[in-house]
Amino acid sequence: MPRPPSTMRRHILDSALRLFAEHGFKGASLHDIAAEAHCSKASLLYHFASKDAMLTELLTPPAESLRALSEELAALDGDQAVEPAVRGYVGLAMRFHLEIKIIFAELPDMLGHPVLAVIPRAVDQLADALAGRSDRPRARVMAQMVIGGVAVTVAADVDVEQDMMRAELTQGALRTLGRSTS
Amino acid sequence: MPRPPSTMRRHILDSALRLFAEHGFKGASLHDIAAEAHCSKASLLYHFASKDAMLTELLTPPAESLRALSEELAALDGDQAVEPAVRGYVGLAMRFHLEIKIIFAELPDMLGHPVLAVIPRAVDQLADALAGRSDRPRARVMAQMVIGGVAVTVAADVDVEQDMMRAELTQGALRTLGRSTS
DNA sequence: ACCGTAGCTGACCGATCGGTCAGAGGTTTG
DNA sequence: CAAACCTCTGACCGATCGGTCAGCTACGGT
Repeated sequence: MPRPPSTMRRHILDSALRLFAEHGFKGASLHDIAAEAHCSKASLLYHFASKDAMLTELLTPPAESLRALSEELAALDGDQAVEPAVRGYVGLAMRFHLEIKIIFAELPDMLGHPVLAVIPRAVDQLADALAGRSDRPRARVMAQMVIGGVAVTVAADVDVEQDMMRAELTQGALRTLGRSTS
Repeated sequence: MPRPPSTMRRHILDSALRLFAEHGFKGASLHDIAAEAHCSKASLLYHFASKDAMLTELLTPPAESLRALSEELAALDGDQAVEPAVRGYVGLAMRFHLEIKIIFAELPDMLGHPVLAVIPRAVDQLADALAGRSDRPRARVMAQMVIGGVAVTVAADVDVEQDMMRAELTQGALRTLGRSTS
């Protein structure tokens, strides 16, 4: 019973995202994804060149968004960058929370993945903006703490409304960085 | 050339910890661990009943410490619990940063592991203490953010001295929670 | 000198992994 | 109608996984 042509591919990708987020990239096998998508394992590899190609397609949008954000932030200096950095990062994290879950589930290996090659540099720039262009250890630890705290909180399934979550994450991050939250 | 009796077991465990922290539990094979420990794969399974038994032995101390901390915190109420919770959690995180790296590398599956069965309840109590016994969404988000931020920062290899790191993590966490850092 | 046992190993096992391939079935095109 | 094509599948493949097992070596007790 073949489905209409274009839907299956998207359907497979959705199933893969759900399973990757729940069990990690290694933890979700092609067999599992095929079962979730109600198709054969061979069908997965008809629509995608490899398991890795699925991951690449899933992680490209968040990686590109992060790269774009870090580029915008690079144009601002010092104090002006902090709040946009916080708001931008919180927004990204919430939009791509499932993709973040994948990355956290496989962090060590994942950072070697080509599609995430932009991350170290982008995160460095983000941390630089969060630290208000300061290179003191304190600022760097704080930036790391904000990046980690936001990512983990968003990846966890905390039962809080989205707007509330966004507001609290933003204010919490600014407080962590020592900025008053007017 | 057999080594003196008791050293090999500890040597294997050290190798396993290093590789698990670097590549995750699934990502590090018995073959890899054997190579790192300069012994045969069969030798690993002479000293340990299974790969899982190695993980259990590695994660038991941090799991037990977390349980003990949450028990101490349960005896304190409201405001009195916040600072001990912060200091206790930061201390644990720094002491067991490699073990935390393992858990982060495999978070989804890991939480189903028997030896980590204590974590959900202990983390709930820790979050409760961090939130000053408040059940408002804001306090819960902040607690999650602190727990995540500290864990990620410690698991990352930030090039900062240990005492500096501890002080900054503690003050940062208190700021995130909205406490003044005198 | 003999034996029992602890430490360790190479060879091997079944299971599962990601991936390949020839071809079935349906739709579109000439 | 037939040829070309897209979608999808069952059967199969080599590699790698965690784990087993018979047996080798060295040493301590008697």
